[in-house]
Amino acid sequence: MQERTVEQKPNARYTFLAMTRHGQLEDRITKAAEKLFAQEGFAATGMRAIARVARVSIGAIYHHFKNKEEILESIVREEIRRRQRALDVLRAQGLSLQKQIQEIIALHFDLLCENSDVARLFFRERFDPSPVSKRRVQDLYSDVAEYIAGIIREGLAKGEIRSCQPLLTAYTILGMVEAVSLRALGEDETAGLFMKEGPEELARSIWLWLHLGQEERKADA
Amino acid sequence: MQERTVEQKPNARYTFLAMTRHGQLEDRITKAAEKLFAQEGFAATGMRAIARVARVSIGAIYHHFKNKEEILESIVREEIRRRQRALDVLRAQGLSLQKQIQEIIALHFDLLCENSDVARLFFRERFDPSPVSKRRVQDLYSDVAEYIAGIIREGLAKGEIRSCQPLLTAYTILGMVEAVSLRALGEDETAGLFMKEGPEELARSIWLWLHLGQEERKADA
Amino acid sequence: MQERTVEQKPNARYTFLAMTRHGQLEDRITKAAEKLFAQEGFAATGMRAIARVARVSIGAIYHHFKNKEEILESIVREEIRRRQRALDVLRAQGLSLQKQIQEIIALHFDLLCENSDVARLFFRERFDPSPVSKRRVQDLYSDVAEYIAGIIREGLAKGEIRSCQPLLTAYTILGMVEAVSLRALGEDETAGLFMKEGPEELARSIWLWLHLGQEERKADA
Amino acid sequence: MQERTVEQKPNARYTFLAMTRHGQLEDRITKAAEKLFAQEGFAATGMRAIARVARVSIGAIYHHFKNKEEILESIVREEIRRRQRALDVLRAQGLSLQKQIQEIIALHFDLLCENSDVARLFFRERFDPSPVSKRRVQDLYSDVAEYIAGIIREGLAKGEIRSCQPLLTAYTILGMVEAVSLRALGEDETAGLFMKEGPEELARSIWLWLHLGQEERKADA
DNA sequence: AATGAATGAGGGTTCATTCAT
DNA sequence: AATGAATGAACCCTCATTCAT
Repeated sequence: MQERTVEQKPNARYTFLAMTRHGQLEDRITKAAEKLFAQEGFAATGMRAIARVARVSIGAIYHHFKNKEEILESIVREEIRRRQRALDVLRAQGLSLQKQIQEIIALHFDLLCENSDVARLFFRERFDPSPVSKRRVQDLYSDVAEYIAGIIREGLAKGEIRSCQPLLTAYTILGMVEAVSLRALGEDETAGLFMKEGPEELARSIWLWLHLGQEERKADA
Repeated sequence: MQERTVEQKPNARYTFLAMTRHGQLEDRITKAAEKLFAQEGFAATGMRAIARVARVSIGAIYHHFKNKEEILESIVREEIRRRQRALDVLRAQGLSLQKQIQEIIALHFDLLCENSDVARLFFRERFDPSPVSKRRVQDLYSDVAEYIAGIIREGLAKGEIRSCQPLLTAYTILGMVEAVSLRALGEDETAGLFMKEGPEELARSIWLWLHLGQEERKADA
Repeated sequence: MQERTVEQKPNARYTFLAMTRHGQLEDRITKAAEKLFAQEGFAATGMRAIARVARVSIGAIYHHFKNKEEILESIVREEIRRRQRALDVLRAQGLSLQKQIQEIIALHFDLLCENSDVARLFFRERFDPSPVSKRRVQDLYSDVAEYIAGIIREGLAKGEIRSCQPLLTAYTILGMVEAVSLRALGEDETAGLFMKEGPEELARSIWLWLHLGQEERKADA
Repeated sequence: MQERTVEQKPNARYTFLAMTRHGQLEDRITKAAEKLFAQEGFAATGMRAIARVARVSIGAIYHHFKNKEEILESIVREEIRRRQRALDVLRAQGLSLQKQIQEIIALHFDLLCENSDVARLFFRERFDPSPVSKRRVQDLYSDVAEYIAGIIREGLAKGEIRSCQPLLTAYTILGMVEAVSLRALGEDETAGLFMKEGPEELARSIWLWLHLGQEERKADA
């Protein structure tokens, strides 16, 4: 299950381990909440709405979750676990720096496609004031940023990457990926284009950016 | 604050035209709402809270605004007007492509510093479901993206910019800027660093990226 | 209003100062709550029921009271004020010990007749676990007991009352009065009898008890 | 604890016959409910709380009792049976009137000490609205009152007791005993004093009261 | 223009109770 | 006999909004 082959197919390569939740009812509730939280927002989503969408009684929800916040927390916890695991797998593969960047982007788009509700939820949770999950999501974000910064530092040491502020650059890269993928979540023509060409174009131009700057620097010197 | 000179100072150059609102009371309400919407979210902010923060009676709010949504709409409308105006000013200046990119980034950071409440509100509104303003904010975002894409297209035509998908690249640039500025809104050391060095570093490396890629391409060919 | 004449009429002599509450709506709510708390108990009384009985919207209740407990607290506070005031009046009159005992009993029955709901509520609050008012009511009860104990001590000093433990005897007297008045709250024949003859019979026999024991003691010696 | 001798010791003489309930589990439930009903009140006690305290599943409770009310009813029924039995024993002993009064008081205090939860529950049930048990408890109370009234009537016939309204006087006596024992349930110094000296002091002074009044009456005539 | 009392629908949550296992 | 997941009515309370003043 862990071993993965880096093939040509651009998407759907990081969708392993869907992590079945503990009960089917619990799963229905979580799925419904994901959808509604993503669509309407946490505060604007009512328990009754979750119950209706999940085709479950309100009481049943409270049988499985302490309160509304715990549903969100559960969703976030699970998704973060999945993402961290995917990152760990990626880290363990010993790919080249360029390949790693490429894979991080691919991973991002895969997760987006696989469960766009949670992906949108994560976009929002970074700015939302939900006391529970905001921190967790931001921490995950920091983690990914640190991972990328690490790659950049390694590239700097190896002379593969132009001089830059690693962490700031890492956030910059994350921003690029998110902006494109967020736009790709839309439903118009542009969104489709971004979803199809985004990963490759991003990978190419980001590496260009990191790598080529260095060439020029050399030339400058 | 009103008088402005386009000098070297990287920030605080696009803060002209704070646009006095119609009444003092109306202004108090709007400011309170900005703060609360940014902090707590639209759905989680109550009219009572707005009234309390604005030191105004609930009745007074309804005297000036039809309902809660209209307050948000008013805030968004006003802010969009300001931003569009700033863009128009920028467009009209006939700057070089590199300078235009640089100025767009500076504008973004200026707006952030001047009124971080509204800036945060805008971050969120792009994902939030408030039926009224979401569209408007997304349209503004598209506008800015199109503007940047226009610059890129011009650069492609002039041979100043390497080959790329203009709109996708525009979104990429917007994403970079947002990611860094969003991180700069934090309150730790890194945030301070990003706020100080972000605009310049971004402008420099984005231009490097757009421009130098082309050099290499030439070399490739 | 304060000056009172101790006439023959057995009841309704301590009903002065009904203490109009601040608003008529507030009053309706309080009256309804008194009735329901007395009939059904605090925990078993719903806000909807109070609203229905008071012919008031639920929102209106919360406009005047922070929560259900505050309604109870308000009722208890007001009633305790009335009772303390009545006690003060009684204390200030400089009556003979026998007369004071008699008047305390009369007062008790008057309050019972005037607003039996609150009276029943008070019976219950002494044992109920409502955190708010239980203490207050018990304190009032202690106050009355202390007052009676004071009378007894004075009687002991003057040699008008037989030797006894003053505070224990005071509680005993209170218990006698309450037991009879509680029974008088029923709706059968016995209740009517108790209501009519209770005050006098109690006053007579209590005094007999306090006073005559002393005679015998003398005889014993 | 089971073996009992009618000795001098003022307390703990009526604690025979704890009446083992039908099942161990049923017993645990009942004990838990007694405690919680006494502490929190019937309405405020949830089935979950009972199940938790009794270390029993909710289902198990419903296996043994039809519903929450039936638990209360069972507790009340059992306790009333015990008290009635104790009264029967007392009645059957052919004691002197004075001794009977003394024993009734002792019985009251014994029951209080043995199971103060149920005792407090009984205090409350007289005012509480639980449709089932309120009536039963009041009936028991009436029974005891009637028993005492019977003693008084007998005393009147024998000329041992002064002229009085028998039933009203019986309630008066019950009230005295309850007031003192209720106060003895507290946890302060006074409570300890009342618990220790209450029964004797009450028995002595009540008899004094009933008996000596008569002497004086004779003197009056 | 400005107030804040009043409304009642709807918020999250707990409840006693049922029932398949 | 015993479990605890599931139900949905009802709980207390807050909400955006109205309207008489």
